[in-house]
Amino acid sequence: MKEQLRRALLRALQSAQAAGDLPQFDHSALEFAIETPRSAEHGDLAANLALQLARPCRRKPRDIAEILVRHLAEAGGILAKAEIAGPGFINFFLNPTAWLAALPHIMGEGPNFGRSAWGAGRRVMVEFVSANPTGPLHVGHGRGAALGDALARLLEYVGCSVATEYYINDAGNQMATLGRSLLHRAQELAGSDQAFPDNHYKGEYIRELAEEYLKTLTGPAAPPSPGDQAAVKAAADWAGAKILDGIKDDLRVFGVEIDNYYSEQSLVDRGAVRASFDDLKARGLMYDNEGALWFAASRYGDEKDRVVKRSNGETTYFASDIAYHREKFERGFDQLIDVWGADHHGYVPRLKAAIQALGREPEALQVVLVQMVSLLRGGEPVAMSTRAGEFVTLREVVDEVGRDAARFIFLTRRSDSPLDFDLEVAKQKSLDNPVYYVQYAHTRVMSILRKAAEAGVNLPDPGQVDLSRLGLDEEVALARRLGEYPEAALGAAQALEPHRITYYLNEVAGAFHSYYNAQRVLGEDAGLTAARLLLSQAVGQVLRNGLGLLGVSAPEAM
RNA sequence: GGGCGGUUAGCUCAGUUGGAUAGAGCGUUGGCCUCCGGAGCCAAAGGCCGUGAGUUCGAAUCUCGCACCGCCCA
Repeated sequence: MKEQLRRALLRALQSAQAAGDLPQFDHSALEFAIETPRSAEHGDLAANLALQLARPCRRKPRDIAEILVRHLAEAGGILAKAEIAGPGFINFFLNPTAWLAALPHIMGEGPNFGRSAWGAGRRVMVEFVSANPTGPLHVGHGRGAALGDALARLLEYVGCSVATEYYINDAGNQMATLGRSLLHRAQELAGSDQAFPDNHYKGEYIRELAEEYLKTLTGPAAPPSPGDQAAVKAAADWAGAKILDGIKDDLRVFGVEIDNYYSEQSLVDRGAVRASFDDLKARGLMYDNEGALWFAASRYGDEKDRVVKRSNGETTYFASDIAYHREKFERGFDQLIDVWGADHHGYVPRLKAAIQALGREPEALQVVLVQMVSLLRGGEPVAMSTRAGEFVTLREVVDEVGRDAARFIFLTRRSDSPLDFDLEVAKQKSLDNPVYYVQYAHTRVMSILRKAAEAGVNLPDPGQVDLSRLGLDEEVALARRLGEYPEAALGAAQALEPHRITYYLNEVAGAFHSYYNAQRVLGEDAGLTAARLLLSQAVGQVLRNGLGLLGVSAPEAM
């Protein structure tokens, strides 16, 4: 719709110039907007073209607008009238059928309505969660998981080729700490009264794992000492694998399927870290200082250079990250998206520096930061302390409130805004709970369709419906809103902001609830019933498609 | 001390990439079931968009200063 008007306006501009009404100028850089005005008095759509032309034409915006409107040809019969208003806006009033035409189109496209080819040819990697396998996922990870998964779905929807990945930090110190924590607990269980070290993992899950681990051990000296390096390694490997299995299971229950789990250790073993060092050395971006190896990150906008290999020979996490992201590019991805906790934001400049050092544009890596989740119950904070190992796991939350509610609520805010997650609200079956509001609208549609079937009313053939029967303002407005869905999906994908879909769906649901309360769909008049059934079906279709983007179900009945 | 994010209705938050009279939910007040699911709807009240300047036809939106809040780094 907007595109049609845009083309019509550009033709009018050319025609005005050809007729000498407006001066010639280079309008290759011309940018103007066609938008929906806030107030209905200002028409269905409005263009600011004349305002933009004021400078190059050196004429008053209103005069230009008048000339443009005079040269405006009929744009395919959709235009009822065009007016000039305010400082020089051109307001377009469209024939209602222009909006209603969206309805048969939506039903024709079905599940594909809203898809686009914007991202065709782009290979995108979305990396998310990537929690260390030292404990179960907590609520904060859940938010990252919901976001990353929705982003992947969105990007695929708009034509990108998308892969998802979970990076496992299994090569560093935390794994050794995990191994020692496990062995300490194992020794306690075997009767030792040695104090548990303060900086180790204290969670109850470690104790449970230790119990299980003891059963796997055979031999006279079990359980081994936390001072035994080989034993620590073995314990860490065992516990890490166990915990990772648990994480995968948590994600599966949450409805998140990740294409690939990528091990940091495998990266090291394969020599990828060394290869990335060689690459950077060849570019003259590495140097030795005080026994350590440094990457010259400050040359690419980071505030200082960074150590990649310590004087004791250990490579840093950053070194692994450089190698990992380098590999992502080598595997053919040209757009990398990382979902991180906001507490890591200080890390962004150095990784972007690394990307550039490897010869990529800084924009080839986009980092989406996710703010904290505060868990509440009935308005009261739920105590959580990662340090003491006491936190509410994602699994517990999903078990209590359900997958749909958890996912939807995680996506009701922009990701860089902190989120209050109230367990009681998430369980409520009312308007307080946004997911029910949207799902309930879908259920109502389904209920109407069931009712129609019971009454022996056949669903209409979308192409045969007389759209002019939908004469109410609210019907046109609803159809119009539905027609905006592809634009909403594309905008959300481009901005990497799935919460826009949440808001959009809320608006559609609200418009439908309102309509439903005021008008009857099923009635005596067969033509009117058919038209309203089509409208209802289209609402259902759009709600299904949109909820699908969020990974939330669209139930037939609740 | 440097950096990042934030500041919009009593509360929680949107604001379509700079458009015309700033929106939604909760809460408050008052209405709506003979009716396709009331898990819903309608209406009212509620605002110096933190603050001071700048950019321009036009700023909640972009730039700079300042004030608070949160986080990261030293």
